[in-house]
Amino acid sequence: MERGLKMTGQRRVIARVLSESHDHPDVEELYRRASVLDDRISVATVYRTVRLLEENGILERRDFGGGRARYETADEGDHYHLIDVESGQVVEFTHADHAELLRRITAELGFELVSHRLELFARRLPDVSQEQTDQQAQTERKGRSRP
Amino acid sequence: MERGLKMTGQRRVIARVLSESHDHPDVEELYRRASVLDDRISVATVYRTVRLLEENGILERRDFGGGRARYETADEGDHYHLIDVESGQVVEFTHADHAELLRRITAELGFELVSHRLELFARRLPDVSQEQTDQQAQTERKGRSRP
DNA sequence: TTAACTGCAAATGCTTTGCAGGCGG
DNA sequence: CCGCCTGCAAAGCATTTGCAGTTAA
Repeated sequence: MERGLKMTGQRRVIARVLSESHDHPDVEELYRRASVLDDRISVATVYRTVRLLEENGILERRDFGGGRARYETADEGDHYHLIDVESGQVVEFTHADHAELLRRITAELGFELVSHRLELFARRLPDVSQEQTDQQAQTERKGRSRP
Repeated sequence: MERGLKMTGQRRVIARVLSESHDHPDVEELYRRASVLDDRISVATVYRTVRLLEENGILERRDFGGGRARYETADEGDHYHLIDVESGQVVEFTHADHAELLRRITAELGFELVSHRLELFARRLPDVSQEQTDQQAQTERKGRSRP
């Protein structure tokens, strides 16, 4: 493997777990899922692997409150997260040009945007079950997410 | 004091430190500043006080990366933070109607916005020292901030 | 008086690490 | 074969908490 990294059994398993995870598991959860496939894996290895992958841009670390880091694969495209404060459920959404807006703001302050963080904490609205407003086009749901 | 709270010497000192702090100190730093005024204060008390004040909406807890929580008084008006990834310096800025934008996005997803988090991590641009663009009006610097 | 508060140190919870043995390339 | 990996348990850190002695109201 490139850069002197070894493809060990544990890493193979963790990689598989990650590619099959379309939510935002924390290390404990990844450890649980990996253990099902191979019970010779330790949490320490999960921590080490997850860190390795994050440093190489494969994974992205998130903080949705609650103290533990949560992870998602980095190749999922630009999106943000809305956390349901009641259930803890995470809803992903995209917003066209939001990053561009932030870049502009940053530039105006005399800086160059390196990265940013945006999380919405919200409460589910009583479902009015109405027709879609035309504004829905701007903010589109992404079709996945179950933490 | 209201709600059975006592105004102790320690709290008086910590309150004073907070009102005089116009940056975003972490607990360690608050402890240091308070100790100067009264060396009979323990970190535990600072932690407890800071938590108390946060629960009562007097203080706001921030996470600018780096592992420790940072605090600022809640009465400073709506603003966001840009963290200089090089120096760690925090620049505050306001952006008209950003909260409103986020509220709209949230509503479109069928939620009611409870709170949100937005942080920009950026690198200082080589100072071009040019005239102000008219866009500067939109994103205005706030006149304070030295972490 | 007495419930709230404080200092101290022990405890927590997540994450990292030192070490000695394993194992992939 | 050699250096990268792993499990285990100990160590780190920021923060919280149990306890017994204070103190504000």
